[in-house]
Amino acid sequence: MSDEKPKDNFIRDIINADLAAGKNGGRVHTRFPPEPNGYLHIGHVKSLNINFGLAADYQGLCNLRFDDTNPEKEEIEYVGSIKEDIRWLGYDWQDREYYASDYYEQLYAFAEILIGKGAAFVCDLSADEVTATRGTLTKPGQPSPYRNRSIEENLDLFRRMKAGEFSDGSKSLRAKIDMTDPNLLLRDPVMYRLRRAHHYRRGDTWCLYPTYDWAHGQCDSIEGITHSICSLEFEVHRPLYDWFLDQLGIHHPQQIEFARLYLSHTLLSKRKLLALVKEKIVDGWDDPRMPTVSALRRRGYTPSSLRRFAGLVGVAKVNSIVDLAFLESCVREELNKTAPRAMAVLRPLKVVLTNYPEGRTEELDCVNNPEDPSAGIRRVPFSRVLYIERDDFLENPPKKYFRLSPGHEVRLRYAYFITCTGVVKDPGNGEIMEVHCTYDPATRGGDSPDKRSPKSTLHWVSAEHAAPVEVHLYETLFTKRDPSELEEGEDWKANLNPRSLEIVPGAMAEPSLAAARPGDRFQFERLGYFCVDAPCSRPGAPVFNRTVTLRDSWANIIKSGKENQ
RNA sequence: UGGGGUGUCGCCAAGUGGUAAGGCAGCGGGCUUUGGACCCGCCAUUCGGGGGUUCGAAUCCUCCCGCCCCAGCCA
Repeated sequence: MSDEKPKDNFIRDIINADLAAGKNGGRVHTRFPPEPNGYLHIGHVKSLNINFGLAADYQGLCNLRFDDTNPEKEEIEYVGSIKEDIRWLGYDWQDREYYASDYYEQLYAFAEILIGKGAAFVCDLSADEVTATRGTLTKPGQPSPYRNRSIEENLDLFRRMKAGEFSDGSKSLRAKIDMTDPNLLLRDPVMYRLRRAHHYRRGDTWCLYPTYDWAHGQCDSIEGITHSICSLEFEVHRPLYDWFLDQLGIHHPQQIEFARLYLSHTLLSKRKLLALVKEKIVDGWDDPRMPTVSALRRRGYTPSSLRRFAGLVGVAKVNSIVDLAFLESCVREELNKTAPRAMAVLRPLKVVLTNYPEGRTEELDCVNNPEDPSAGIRRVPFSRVLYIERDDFLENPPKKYFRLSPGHEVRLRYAYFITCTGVVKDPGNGEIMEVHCTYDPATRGGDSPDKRSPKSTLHWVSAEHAAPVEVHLYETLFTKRDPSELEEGEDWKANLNPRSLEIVPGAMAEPSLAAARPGDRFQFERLGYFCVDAPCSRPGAPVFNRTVTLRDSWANIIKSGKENQ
């Protein structure tokens, strides 16, 4: 499945203008800069798609750079998962895998240059004191009493900071900009903090670490990035990044900010997703209910459907929440064309064909994919006792119900027409135990010589041949479209959906499904798309995750209360 | 509140002074051995609101309103 041709957007407009003006010698070089402090999620796919997409469309390059400036939150596990997810999505950074932590020496040298220019100083204020003197949105800040130390003293102190002479938090390096600037980020921001923390890549060689604000722009510059694309919240940081670059007089990438993606009925905050994992509210970063790439993969989403989604949602500067339905329509569209069909009954109801010979079995031809003739045909066993979906039988149906009910005829897909002649109930609770039907031998394969055609076709499975399988059904993780919409006093977990996972234990599938392998995708006819779960399945005992349901117009009729009109 | 952004259909989103694309959702119909898929049709006289400029404005000016971001030694 090829991706759509790119739509124009405001970022492309800027790049086109830059190219027309001959900037950067006609080069386009972007980068994807994750912090290895969590797994990638669907929001990152949008960023990936923009950065790698731009590079591809303009014959440019896109680097992968881990922005690892905070040793306390970063782990090697996350580096691995991020690389795996990017590769799986189909983006290629070739050999350009970089780490901010590899630039620590260079950044340190840059800092000394700033100190040498009198543009940075060592400050002895504590973190709390810095906060207290920063001022507020409306009131200017107070200059640090250490602001006017000599260049020599600053240099000496800074080198001793690096050498480990001072305790954590006792000193910081700050840019000397303007404590009265209405943009708080320009009020002498901290560039380095003392922190004796083990870094997952640099070990214990450093005790002072650059802040993201100090590191990011220079890292982009070092890599020769032309267009540094980031999300909206960094818009107010841009003047700071520009200031650093101008002070240093080095290559100046252009930062462009876009609105990050939000998806309805879920959360895309790494902090909160981590909390769901840590508190075991979900089974891990790849729990199929999560919005992470690894979860979506496990759930059955394809790389191309995610890329297509990312391309289709567009790029703008307005914060917005995209409907989950849109993501779902992207997978459905692809899986409809590619997923082999199969029959599985989630909640079996026994059907006995009273006029079908006992002990007889026939193999019926079933089309593997009506959208793809090359997918061919398979044979599925049929016999006297079958299972159909409990939902497909109603003793007293509403007017618009076309499925099986007493006296009515339906078609069993690729099999026969059957007519319901009676039901057997549990004498105790009145529950329907089995349905009795007669079949019409003249309709073998599902066609009738007299051209009559039932209004409904049901999927089925031969009881004797059925493979018991486990099926996992998912609903949204949160009940509200915007889970952050909270009532007074509620915390962010208030809108968690208690029914987000339903394990269906007694499902019965056509025999071939017992051999399904992890990652295999199917359309269970009339139900939806399912993918064999990798962690939960065992050979011969597949567990099927429902990726997404089929569109269901009957459900709409029920929802709108029109089933009797 | 000071500063920085931003408001076009239920949800995304084109549009850059010439008379409101497209997708998703929804609704009607056709077709159908998946109430699926597919096909056809409908779905903003109006662009946050008020003034103004203009032959002509979502696009320009102006005032007002809403929403988002910034007071981490997080990113």
